[in-house]
Amino acid sequence: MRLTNKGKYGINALLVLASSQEDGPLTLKTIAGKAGIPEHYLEQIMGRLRQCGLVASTRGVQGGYRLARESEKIFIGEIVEAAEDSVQPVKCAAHQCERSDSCLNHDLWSRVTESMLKTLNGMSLAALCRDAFDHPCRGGDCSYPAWENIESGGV
Amino acid sequence: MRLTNKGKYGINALLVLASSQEDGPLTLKTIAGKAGIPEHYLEQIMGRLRQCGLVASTRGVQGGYRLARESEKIFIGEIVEAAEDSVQPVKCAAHQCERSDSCLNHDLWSRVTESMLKTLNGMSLAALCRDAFDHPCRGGDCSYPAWENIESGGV
DNA sequence: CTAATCCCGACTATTTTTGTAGGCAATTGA
DNA sequence: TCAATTGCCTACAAAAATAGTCGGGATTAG
Repeated sequence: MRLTNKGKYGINALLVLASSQEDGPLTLKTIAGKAGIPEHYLEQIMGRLRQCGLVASTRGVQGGYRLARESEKIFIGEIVEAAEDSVQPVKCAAHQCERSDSCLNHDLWSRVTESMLKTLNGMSLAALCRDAFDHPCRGGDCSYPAWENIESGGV
Repeated sequence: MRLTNKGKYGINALLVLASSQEDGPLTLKTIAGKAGIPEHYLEQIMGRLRQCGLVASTRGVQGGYRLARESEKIFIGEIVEAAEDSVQPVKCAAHQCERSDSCLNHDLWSRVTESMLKTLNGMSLAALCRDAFDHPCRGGDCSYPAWENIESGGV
């Protein structure tokens, strides 16, 4: 029941993007460098984020990634769901339950998933980004990147 | 962000216990058999549940496990927390955050943990047990045991 | 004393997560 | 058109976490 690096890296990468929206697309290398993420690993994660419509990319010279929407309209739950395979603690094979619509257990875990997502989607990338600039937290398991490497930019 | 077998097994084992409270303690073997859990693995899990005060055990001939409290007063979140190491998706090293009390990220994940626990602790073992008897769900990843092996008993 | 039973620690196997490598595809600009 | 840059994709390898096994010790009823 823990957030893996994929999720943390996803959030951190998007924080980097959110903090420099105006400078045109950022390359994988730049993002990885600023957030302290292994470049090729981040690549895989960016692929997921792209497929989920959170970032857009352009290839070739001067290409890179940018947010697909304003950071005000991207929510943390979306990022986590995109980067991790899912947020659901239990994947109940609903079709195998004869009456999953009235199964308390099924119901319980659905509610758990919902409540997690509701909390996570209650915060926008923009809000987290603003706070991150005030608060260069880098100890422990916090998912804030090493903000000293990130220049301040638009939010 | 998923519930592991430890958690599922913990719940299922306690469901078995809850369903036969009056028959005296049940042996590991019995519980494992009824819930379809490898005996020695369950032993480890029961150890955790015991240390967290959810079950009590007696050794020797005619020993076994029983619930430490009525099943009405045992909640699913407690079981999951005891069986898994924790429910927290992120273990932020709060002491390393210079101002973790006003760190949005820290805050966000605390709220996630809280909301999960609130949901999980909103259901008692007794309630789940009653439903489980009505609903022998056994497909997929549902954490209900194979109820056909469990004789009906008190709840 | 002996059999049943829980307790405990060490070990192994399996799965998941994390990370690496390398080649292909697209774009830009000379 | 060609070369450099950059994202895209698949396969592989390493590390960590989870799942499960084993064997011996401690406790208790009869």
